[in-house]
Amino acid sequence: MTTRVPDGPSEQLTLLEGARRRAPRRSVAEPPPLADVRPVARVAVDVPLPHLDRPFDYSVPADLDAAAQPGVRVRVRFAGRLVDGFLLERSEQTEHAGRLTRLAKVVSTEPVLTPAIAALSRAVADRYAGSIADVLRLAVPPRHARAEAAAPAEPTQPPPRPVPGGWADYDGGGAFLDALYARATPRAVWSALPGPRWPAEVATAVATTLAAGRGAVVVVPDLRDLARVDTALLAALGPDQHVVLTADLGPEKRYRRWLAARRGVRRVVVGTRAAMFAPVADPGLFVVWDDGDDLHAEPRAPYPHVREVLALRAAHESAGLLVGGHSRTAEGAALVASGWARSLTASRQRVRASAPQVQVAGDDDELAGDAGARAARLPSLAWRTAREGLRRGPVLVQVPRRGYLPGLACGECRRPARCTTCHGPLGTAAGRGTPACAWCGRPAKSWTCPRCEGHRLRATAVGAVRTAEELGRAFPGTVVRHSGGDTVLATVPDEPALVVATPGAEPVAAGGYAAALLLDGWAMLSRPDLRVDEEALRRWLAAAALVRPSGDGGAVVVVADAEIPAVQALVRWDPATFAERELAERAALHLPPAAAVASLTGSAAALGQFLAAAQLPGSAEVLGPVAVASRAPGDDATERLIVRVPRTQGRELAAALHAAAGVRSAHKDAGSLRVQIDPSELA
DNA sequence: ATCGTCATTTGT
DNA sequence: CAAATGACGATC
Repeated sequence: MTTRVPDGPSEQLTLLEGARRRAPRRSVAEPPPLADVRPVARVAVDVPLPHLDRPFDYSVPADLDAAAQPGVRVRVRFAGRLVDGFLLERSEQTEHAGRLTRLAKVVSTEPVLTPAIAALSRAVADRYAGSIADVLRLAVPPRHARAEAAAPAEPTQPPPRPVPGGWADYDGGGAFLDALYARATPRAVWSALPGPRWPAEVATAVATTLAAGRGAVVVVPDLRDLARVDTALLAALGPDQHVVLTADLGPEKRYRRWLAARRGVRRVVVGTRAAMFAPVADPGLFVVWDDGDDLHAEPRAPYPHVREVLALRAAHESAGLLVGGHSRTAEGAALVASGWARSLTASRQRVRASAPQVQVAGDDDELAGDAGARAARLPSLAWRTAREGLRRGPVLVQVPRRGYLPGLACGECRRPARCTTCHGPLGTAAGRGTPACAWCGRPAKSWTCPRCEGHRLRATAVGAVRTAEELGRAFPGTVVRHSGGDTVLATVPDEPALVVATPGAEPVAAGGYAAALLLDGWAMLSRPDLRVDEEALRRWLAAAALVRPSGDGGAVVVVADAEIPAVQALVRWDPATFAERELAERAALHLPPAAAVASLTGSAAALGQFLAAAQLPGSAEVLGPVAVASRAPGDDATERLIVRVPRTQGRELAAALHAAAGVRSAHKDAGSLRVQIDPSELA
């Protein structure tokens, strides 16, 4: 039903007040007129309540007619108070049966919410069972008036199409670039060759897109990768073509650069997670590098992931997508398996020519004869490889981060233990009692390891982490550098030195490392996380990719059980096949990404109400609840519930959860409750 | 937070 | 039986 626009009650109130103040005059003054055409403004109000997650209509006073354009920030009276909002569209009519309140104010005439980002934000909210207000807070940075007023720079001419460069090494690489240049929508999951060349390849893909007259967005996990891509883009595109966007720029710089993209002055945006929503005009390509890095998971509601957001954008905005990394996630493999994206890998010959030689040293192999090496618990092969490498250049030593890992593993083969019923991770609540599943809560009374048939369980705590000093003593007279924690080095000089780094903090050596040792593989492989194997391989490949090719003497030793598939994938340098296998395994166990999983955290009462209101898809499995550590001390006992459905029902699950959250918030039910779809950490 | 609606209580 | 009060729910 639609009605003509009546005038709102708020100005009548004002009139009454005015009349009372002046005199008991009976004459009713005309209210200021409304806009002649499209007098209705559809507004997304900034309230996070799920049951208010829809547009609200306001009338447009004539004096705001010109300023009240789609995309501008507005202030409106909502439920008695002034709230911020975005004007989504102007309309002739309203669906609303009652009277419309007038727009209180147009904050700025800058149309910050483009139609594309508005539609994307709705899609992201739907995907993650969240409210559009939460997504808009992530997608549109806070306004900064000075940045808005600054004179806009001139748009620049795009550079000519570059030569394919390194893309010729990938099967289908040339076709991918051709499709970008033809303004088509190529989608690829790319396993990059080892070495320092990937930023240049990203830059070539971006430059090709730009030459075709379209923009691009590139998202990398951290500032060190960002610096590399920034340098490569500058080389490929020249100055003034791209902007770098990060969350830590400060409000003015951040808004200024963001506006440069929105206004079409810059066609290319590169940045960390915050850049995933960047409003590039006519985008032709979205790139995410190293999508397995957990920095790509947004920690604020509704917890969207960069890869998923960029995939949605590619589909919505008819652009290409490039999901790249040295490794490959099961999610990447799923994009390929579904036929939506193609796999970009180099030939085996190319891989062999670029990769270092990788060897495995077992946990129980003989330790080196040298006293220092024995003290550092270095297997003989690892010690010899490092000593030999130190004659020719820097040697990288990757050691897992120190930390307590409250999980359980098989006492025989040390693989993480899973629930025999729902395949969730096993643990012991508060460190005592019977081991039980962390998802469904079933006690694991008689457990049998599916891999080695063992029956014993052991806690997976990483105690003894080797220190840089300890390792240094195994190589007397060698310079030891350390990167990790508070002191992360971006680069190290091209000279013999032992470079001890934690995963993710490995510096780049300009000429490549002569060798690398990947220590304590068992610790990497026994973390109580669903994605342990994928994550271990990702970290190993990232480190090994910094080592010279085997032809130049580059050698890697990983200390781990050689029979584990992730270790074999490293030796063969074949992340694509590993990811396929991982995907198949997860499908068999009903784990992501074959399943869509939601984690619901809150008080027992809140979870109960929520579940009662939720109309879950018929295929939904509800696991738990189990008690978890409360987020704030003094909170009510916190419980967690896992709900999973086959991936094909992911949309229905998200919709059902959002609707149930709406029922709860409309009832003003007590207790907070967090809904997370496909959480990055599922332990 | 504020306003309107509707049910219930209270005063005559 | 009308006016006053209060609980509730929507919020344009």
